[in-house]
Amino acid sequence: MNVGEVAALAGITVRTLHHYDRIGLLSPSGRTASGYRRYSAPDLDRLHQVLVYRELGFPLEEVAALLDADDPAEHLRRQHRLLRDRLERTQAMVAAVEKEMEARAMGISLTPEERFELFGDWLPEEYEAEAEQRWGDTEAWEQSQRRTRSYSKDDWVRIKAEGEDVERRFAEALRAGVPADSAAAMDLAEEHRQQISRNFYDCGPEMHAGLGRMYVEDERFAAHYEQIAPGLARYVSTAVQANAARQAG
Amino acid sequence: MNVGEVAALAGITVRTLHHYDRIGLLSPSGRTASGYRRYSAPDLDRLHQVLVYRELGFPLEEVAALLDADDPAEHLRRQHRLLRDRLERTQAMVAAVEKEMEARAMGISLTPEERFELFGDWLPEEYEAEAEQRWGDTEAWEQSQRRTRSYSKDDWVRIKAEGEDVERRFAEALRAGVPADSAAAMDLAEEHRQQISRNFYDCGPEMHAGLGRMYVEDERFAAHYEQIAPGLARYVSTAVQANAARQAG
DNA sequence: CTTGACCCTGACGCGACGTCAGGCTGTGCA
DNA sequence: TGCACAGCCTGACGTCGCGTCAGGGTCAAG
Repeated sequence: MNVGEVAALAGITVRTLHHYDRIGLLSPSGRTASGYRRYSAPDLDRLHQVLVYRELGFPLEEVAALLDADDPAEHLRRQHRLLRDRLERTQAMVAAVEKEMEARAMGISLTPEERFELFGDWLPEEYEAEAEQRWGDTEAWEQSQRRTRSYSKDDWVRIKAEGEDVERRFAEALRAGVPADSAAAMDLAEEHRQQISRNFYDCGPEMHAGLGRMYVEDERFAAHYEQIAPGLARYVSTAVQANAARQAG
Repeated sequence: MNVGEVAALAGITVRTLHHYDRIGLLSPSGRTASGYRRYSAPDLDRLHQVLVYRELGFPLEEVAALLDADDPAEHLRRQHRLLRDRLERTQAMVAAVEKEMEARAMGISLTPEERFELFGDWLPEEYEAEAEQRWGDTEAWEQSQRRTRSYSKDDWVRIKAEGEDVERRFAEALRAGVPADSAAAMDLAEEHRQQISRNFYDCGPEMHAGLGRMYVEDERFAAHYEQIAPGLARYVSTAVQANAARQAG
């Protein structure tokens, strides 16, 4: 195969193949009399490995070293491991974004530490308390609120009232002994979900279930509900997850 | 906060912050009398957005444009969408690596098209047939086999015999009417899994279940089993997945 | 035998920093 | 009070992984 064909097949540019040839990462196994690069099946094989490692963020020099040192089975194992790591990290980032969405929707402020948790390899706690004190105060938070909203004041009042209404009815149901997995509680949960979708972001049942889990696992969110009524965090969480299961089923 | 503190918190270098300041992507909201950069809470907020977009592969200039144009809710929605895309892609890559592992273990050759499927935005079929003809021949494959193995010839013979033994016993069980989700069939599946783990790569129950699904979904693997006995692909697939469920439960 | 698509080799440019160099600042402690 | 030493500053040059011409040969179709 010629450069152009290989490039099209692999979704890269001809220039990239030239580059890989120049730096000795992937030299085609043959040339025509007129100097055209000719790529063989093993060359494509190697290119494939290169692209996987590249996507995983390895510098090309290191890729060359790896490919020249280890056997194919080892590459597959390593790539598998690295990809699973990446999967985990991406899942964590998705979860973090969803948490942030929910925090905004509920008017809870996350600390910088919480936000940066995914980046940088975790810091000593010494720092934590100090920064919490410095940045966790309400002034910065209120300012941030003002800055971040595009809703008008009236919208905002209405949205808050809607949210508190559902929370109140959740609390009533809890007090009245209505089971959290009853149809009535699930209906409330569904209303909660649609409210979020309307006012903040598109929240499908699956994502809603994730939020439900967070309501008990994350102390900030738990505190928000516990403050309204003891046991409400778990109650809402159960109702939301039961509703999600109902939607799925 | 000073540069060093922010850098430590966010898991980046001081130089990176200098760079972001220089290009106007993130300028600290204040300076001390002596010229030290001082970062405020909103600055950290912006930095966080920058890092997420950066991780998602956006050029910094575009990040600046996005951050100056849209409101926070829009960023969260966009980031959520992009992260979910990335999740899907990573899952596809994991699946591809597992498929490749299994192909090697079973002695099946994947075409370059299959391997590059994840890269480059899918090609016209015109190409497909031609390349298949060029690269799908057994000569290149055998050569690749010789190149890629680090096992000795004797090892290789033994491993192949082991594999064929289990396949034969699967076929016998099928012929004898042993249900695919019976304990006996699951035991065979478990033996199969351990064989793969010993001889090729570490194959946990979850991964094994994935392979099981592939045995019927991918025509190449299906053909391998159907050639031994009709209905064997589905039979093995079911047994493998039942065994994985048993292990998990 | 020409036209147009494809290939070649330099060579320079660029984005996102890394890495000094040379000098000022802030603080713990002797 | 002085000073050692960590931390901050601003250039300025280097690096990696290509993108993007420029200038010129190649090849299949008509």
